[in-house]
Amino acid sequence: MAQPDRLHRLVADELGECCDADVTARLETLESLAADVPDDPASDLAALSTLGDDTRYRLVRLLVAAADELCVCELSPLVDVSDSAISHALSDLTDAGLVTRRKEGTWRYYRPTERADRLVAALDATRGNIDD
Amino acid sequence: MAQPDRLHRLVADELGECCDADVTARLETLESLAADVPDDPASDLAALSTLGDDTRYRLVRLLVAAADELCVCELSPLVDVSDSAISHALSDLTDAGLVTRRKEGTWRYYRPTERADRLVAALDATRGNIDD
DNA sequence: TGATCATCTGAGCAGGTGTTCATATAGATA
DNA sequence: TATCTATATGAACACCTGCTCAGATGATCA
Repeated sequence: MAQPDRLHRLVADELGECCDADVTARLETLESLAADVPDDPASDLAALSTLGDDTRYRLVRLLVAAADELCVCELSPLVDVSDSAISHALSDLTDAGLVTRRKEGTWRYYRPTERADRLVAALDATRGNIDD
Repeated sequence: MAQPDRLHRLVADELGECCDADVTARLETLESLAADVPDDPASDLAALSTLGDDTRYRLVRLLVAAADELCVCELSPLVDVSDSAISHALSDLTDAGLVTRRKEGTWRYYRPTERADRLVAALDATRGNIDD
């Protein structure tokens, strides 16, 4: 296990004294943190970055506010991009697991998933905090 | 208030019959949804898109897992990018309101904010759902 | 004071992203 | 079948983003 000099100095600073064993122990503690990070963060990253776009965020918020499914033609007057862009956005949101789709004739109804609901709720619960 | 033909047809489909007043009413309902979308989504978008990057997501997960503040030199061995990239990432996270910084001599300790905690919790609570 | 250290910042570049336009698909209707 | 209509898809383009490298900053210590 490599022992970066910098970490050695940090441990020395914090403990007053420091031997190699202390640094090794600290490194092991740190590496156990890495084990807590999900093995496959891809779906989390997709959810976050997909929702982190203006158009897609607005679509999801509208669906959450509706507390019901909405059709593309109902969303269209509420966002300022082409229908094509809306379709792309809803498709991306579906792939990211943030909305689900139901077909009814030629209409397509979209509804937010629990994941979308919870992310929006997390944001609402912490909006405007000065810090922490 | 413009009345898109498409919306008229949707309402007609759903209600069986439909007059202009029905379409106007539906449009008003839809526009009231828009009022529920936060006026200034910028901070939400910043939080989501900032966290939706591999490096920054990993840093935040490590900080959340630590349940304590960590120093740059402790994070460094746990991510595969240069110290400069880590510094950029932590700076972006700070700007996005996802971590806070404390100075101690030349060391900088970082800690996740409640917003970061809640977003991570929302993801953890909904990981692996097949749908909705 | 000058050297060293931890961290930050800015420039520059490769690769990724969101939009529109044109077109495809597929259900409904005549 | 021919033709709408609602939505989806692909290409192309302008714009944005994350990385590394080089150098700056500011604290600590000889």
